Amino acid sequence: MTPDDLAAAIRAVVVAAVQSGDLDVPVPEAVTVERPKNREHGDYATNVALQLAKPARRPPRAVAELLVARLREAEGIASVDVAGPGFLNIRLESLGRIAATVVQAGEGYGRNAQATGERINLEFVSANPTGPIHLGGTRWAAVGDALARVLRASGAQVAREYYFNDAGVQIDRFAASLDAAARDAAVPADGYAGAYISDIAAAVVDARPGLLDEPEEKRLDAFRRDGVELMFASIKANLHSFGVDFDVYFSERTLHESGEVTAAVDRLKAQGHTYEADGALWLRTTDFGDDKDRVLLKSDGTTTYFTADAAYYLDKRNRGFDRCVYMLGADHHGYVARLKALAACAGDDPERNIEILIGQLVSLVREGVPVRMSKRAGTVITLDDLVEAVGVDAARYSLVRSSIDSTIELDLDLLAKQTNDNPVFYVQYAHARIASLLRNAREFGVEPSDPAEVDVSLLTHDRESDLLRTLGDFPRIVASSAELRAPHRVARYLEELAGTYHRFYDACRVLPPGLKTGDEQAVPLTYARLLLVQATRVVLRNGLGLLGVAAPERM
RNA sequence: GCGCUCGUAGCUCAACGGACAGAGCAUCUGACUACGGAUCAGAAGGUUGCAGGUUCGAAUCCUGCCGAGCGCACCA
Repeated sequence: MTPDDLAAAIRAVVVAAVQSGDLDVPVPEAVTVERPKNREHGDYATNVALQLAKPARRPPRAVAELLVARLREAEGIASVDVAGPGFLNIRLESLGRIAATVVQAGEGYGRNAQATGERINLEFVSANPTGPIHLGGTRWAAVGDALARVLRASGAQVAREYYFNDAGVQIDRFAASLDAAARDAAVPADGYAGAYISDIAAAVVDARPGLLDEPEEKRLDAFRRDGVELMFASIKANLHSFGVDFDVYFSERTLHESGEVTAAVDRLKAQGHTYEADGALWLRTTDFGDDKDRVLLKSDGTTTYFTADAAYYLDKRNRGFDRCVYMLGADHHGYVARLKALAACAGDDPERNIEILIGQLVSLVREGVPVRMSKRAGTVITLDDLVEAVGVDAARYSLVRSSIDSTIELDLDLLAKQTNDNPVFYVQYAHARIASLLRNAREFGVEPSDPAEVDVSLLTHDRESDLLRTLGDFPRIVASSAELRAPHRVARYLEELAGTYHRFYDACRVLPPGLKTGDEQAVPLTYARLLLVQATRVVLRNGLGLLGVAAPERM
């Protein structure tokens, strides 16, 4: 019996109690089954009685007692006890079947129906093509990509989208900076500096001999066009080597060129959400919770970044997404209200159609002292810098294992020296150890057998039960991770699973010691444990896959 | 000044309103003629910033205060 089966069984018992008139409550849609931390509290526990107590207007323990007898009769359940304020602690007759279920499902184990049918546009990173991706953007790359994978595993259709601003003032500054670098002139005011600027400038000039003899306007034009292209190609390449590829790279410029920006303004105007003041056209976002209205058309008639945002949102919705998720850094939290207002102006439900995830920033520490990231001081850390220091796996993992609500402090010296303290290696080591064990088994002539024919009832050791229960948790971990937009839960789960496996491995010999010399033969327990080990490998691999981290055969 | 977010072990961080707040690192004590010791067993470490409130139950929800980060453009 798997946890899902158990939850269904418990719900059936509640339904029966309601139908027989013993319990006067609305039937709950779903029943939560949790795994108690304390093993004395059984294999699984449920708090339904506590939750039903209020609507039933009876003490929680009385409700619990009412359910116990029925539940004890359910198939596969060994015992049920009422504990504490009214928890039902449940022991199952055999957990072993979980191992077979996992191995049979293979790559599909962990898939669930939590977000079935949802069409989600997930926008993240979206850094402007005026420089390399910094630490902050790197965090969203790791988290956003993992979230996309987790949502897909939960049945959603997800488009990973990168919106880049290739029009406007900062692109002009970028072009001017390239031009200055190419002519060995000083960095212009509000310009960009750094080795990458000289590199790109040189590349543009190389491709266009004689460019520097052209008038300024022509030079800037070339730097604008070619420079952005080169910069963006470099960003894409960095992300790709980081294991992150977007389904859509959306250019702001195309919104202007296609007339969508104008159309969006007209639409908002026609809907009566706008007004004119001081020669500018304003959107009344305060009607929908924003703290001030926003300018759509400046008094000189040009648009703002926000105008493009309005058009962009409509474009996403026109492409058929029923939910637009934005991942923004905490320095952009001021956008939440105005973006929600945009959705409301479009006639959408700001609670359902648009979702804005605000993630805290990554800060740097060197020898315990905060380091202010500054271009001038040369302390800007890029995606590439981080990968170079610790590798893709450790970088992605350390960025994805924390809740986005937490600021992450990365100690550069620690990263450079003691990379082994990264929990990713603990998880990967468990996987490599399993791979090694399975290699040994094969070498000694023991092939894993058909899961359906293994006697899983032999898996009765405490460490085996712990491992089975943990394996059984995975689908619900993936589901809750998707529902809560919290991929770090997968990482934390994998750490727990790796620990549980290591403890199992320490306590339970899988291959008989004399197998190598031929003094001993594989017995039924050998095959049962091999199946358990295989199942663990499946979950470790699937879980690491959700995080975009490798599951190595050897380390 | 206003707003958003966050204060949890020495450090970095967990904990969909549930049982005794947990891991890793660091510290201390043990386990290697090894199915991979990048492991395991154990010890120590907490008034969950402070004070109230809500309820069967609060790190979690509400209010106030203290502290930190980040925002508050006809910039992007």
